Amino acid sequence: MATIKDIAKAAGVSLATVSRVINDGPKVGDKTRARIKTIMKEMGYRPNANARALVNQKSASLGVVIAELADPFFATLAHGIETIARKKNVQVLLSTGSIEAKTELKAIETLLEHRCEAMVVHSKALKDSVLIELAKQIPGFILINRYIEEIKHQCVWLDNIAGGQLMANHMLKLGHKKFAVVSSKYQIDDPYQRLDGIRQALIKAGVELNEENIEYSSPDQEGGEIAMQNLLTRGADFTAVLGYNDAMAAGAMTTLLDQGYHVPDDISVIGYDDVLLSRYCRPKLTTLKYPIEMMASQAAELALSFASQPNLRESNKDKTYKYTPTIIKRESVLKTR
Amino acid sequence: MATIKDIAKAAGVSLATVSRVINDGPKVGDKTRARIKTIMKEMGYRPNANARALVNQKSASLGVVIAELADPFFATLAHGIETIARKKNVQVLLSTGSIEAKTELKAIETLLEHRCEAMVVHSKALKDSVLIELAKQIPGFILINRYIEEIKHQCVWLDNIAGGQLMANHMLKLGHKKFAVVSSKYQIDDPYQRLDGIRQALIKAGVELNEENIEYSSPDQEGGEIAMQNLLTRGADFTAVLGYNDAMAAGAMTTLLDQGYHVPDDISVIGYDDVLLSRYCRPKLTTLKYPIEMMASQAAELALSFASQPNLRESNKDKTYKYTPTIIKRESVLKTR
DNA sequence: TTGTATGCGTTATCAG
DNA sequence: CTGATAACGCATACAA
Repeated sequence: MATIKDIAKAAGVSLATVSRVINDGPKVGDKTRARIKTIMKEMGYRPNANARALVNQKSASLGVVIAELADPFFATLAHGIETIARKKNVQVLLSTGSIEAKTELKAIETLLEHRCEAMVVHSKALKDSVLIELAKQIPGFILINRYIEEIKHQCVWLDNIAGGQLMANHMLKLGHKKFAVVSSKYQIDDPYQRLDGIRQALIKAGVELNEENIEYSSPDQEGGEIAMQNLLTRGADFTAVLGYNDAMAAGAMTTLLDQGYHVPDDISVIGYDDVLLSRYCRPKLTTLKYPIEMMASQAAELALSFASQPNLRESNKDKTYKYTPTIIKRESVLKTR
Repeated sequence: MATIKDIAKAAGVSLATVSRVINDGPKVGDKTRARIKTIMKEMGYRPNANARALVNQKSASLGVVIAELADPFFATLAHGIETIARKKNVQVLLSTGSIEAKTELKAIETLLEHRCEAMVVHSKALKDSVLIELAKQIPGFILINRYIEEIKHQCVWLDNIAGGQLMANHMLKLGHKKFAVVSSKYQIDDPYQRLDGIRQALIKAGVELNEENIEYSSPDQEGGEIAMQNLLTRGADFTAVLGYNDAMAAGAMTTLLDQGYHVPDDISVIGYDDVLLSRYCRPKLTTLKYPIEMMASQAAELALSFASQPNLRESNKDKTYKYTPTIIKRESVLKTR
């Protein structure tokens, strides 16, 4: 592959001159510039990003760490980031962490080896202390979907407690008094916080939430189905089902439907996230909108600008980037009769 | 960030020695090796991937070009690639092409600037000639979901004609004689080929497919809804609906249900792809399995091995990597009464 | 306006 | 077993 040197030789000029026209530097004669440009075209010259990164000490790239590309939620997240990256002309380096401390760390380290100084990472398994350390070292480090007080100015996150309250209150407002929760079995913050929010709202309303009416399972459709089967088998009594996410809610709904219940007439079901599936399933799922794409885009922009202007980050030390979910009313929730 | 030089200084040895322990090179004393290793740990040394790529003339990365991360189909594709990349310890560089010639080319060129010699690209908009040129230049260039005779040994693709035949034949076997097709309006090969397969099967069975019963729309749920609305408005007569993909089929189904038709009792609907949604929607969609994740994984492996052993590619010049879809029977298709 | 020289972090080829 | 040293492709301070 042609290098800057080859171009220089072909054009009968020095490396420096070629480098200048590549970078649109000043101080180059118009004729020389034009001539060199055509030669570059002819020879199919492509700047070597690695060499550039090496000499510039920065990489024009944006790292992304997410759990799993196959999960629609993360795909949307990645998409939000990718959109910004393309606009800013930076390459995205993608790594997956699969919600395991070891893998998440490895993913970040790989990114670090590529010297990408801007990255948005979704980490659930890594400890606060590790993340704080990383965040301090890496100028454009942005944590998405997690809040850590010490580095809150590098966190773009959703208020899950508010979310839990919101979904419970929505049901309460419609007259529901008997609740079941289909939660995630993973020991990470999100399910705790959402459950917390739910509990707070119910307590405030004076409604009891029997621990037996909370089922923990894998946060996917199958997990939702199983959880609902368990609830039903146990003879749990409820008219409102709160799902940890849309997949679980949809799964729970499937089981209910299969068992002859009517949704929403007999039982109302609400999801969380508002991924595509909530619009596809029948009845269409009432859910909470998790503005993940918007959040991801903001995270990407923050990462990029903090990386290029570290002082900008310091001057915003007391800021944080909090989002709140909103209710999307569709067909799976109804007033109690 | 600490460099190899810093380590050398701290350890009181030369660069060469440090480099050797980093690469597990031979000829280093055990004590020296151990000492250097601890020093590297202490100083938090991380090899600079850019410098490495520069001197090695290769990049330990895998480029991916797809249309849109937000599309579940592409997310699954990307996931298949990512799985292999992680196993082989290479970084994935992701770029999107959004089915536009210009953008697709730009995406590939960016990858090229990063000197990644292995890449799997999904291109629909670029011309054969351009792709052929690229494929010849780049050792590990693999084209996914597209077949080009001249570079067939670098193509991993699905037989869409066979797919079209398959879906039509499935309906025929169940007694259907009145067909409607909900196709994509994009001027790319896939819809043509699928339609071709459908036509071939119907002709062979002596069943007529009225051109008025083919509707072209955007290949998503909304497009499916609109297409079906048009069909219905026009008073088209059919008992079997063949969708371009699952999203369109689901959309068509939604409209049918909304209009009071029963699926599959009145009308049968079949999709294509077997993405998540086909299992979530109600009734569950009968569809064709597009083994995209498997294909993507194979593509990634091919790309990586061709990149590291170019001769291997040459010795397989007459091979190609063709896949055939299979029917996944679920709930949206029934025998005609 | 153009050219020369140096260094970015690493690997590899030599000597020692 | 270990150490100099020359690349790799590029940008830039400094000369001319």
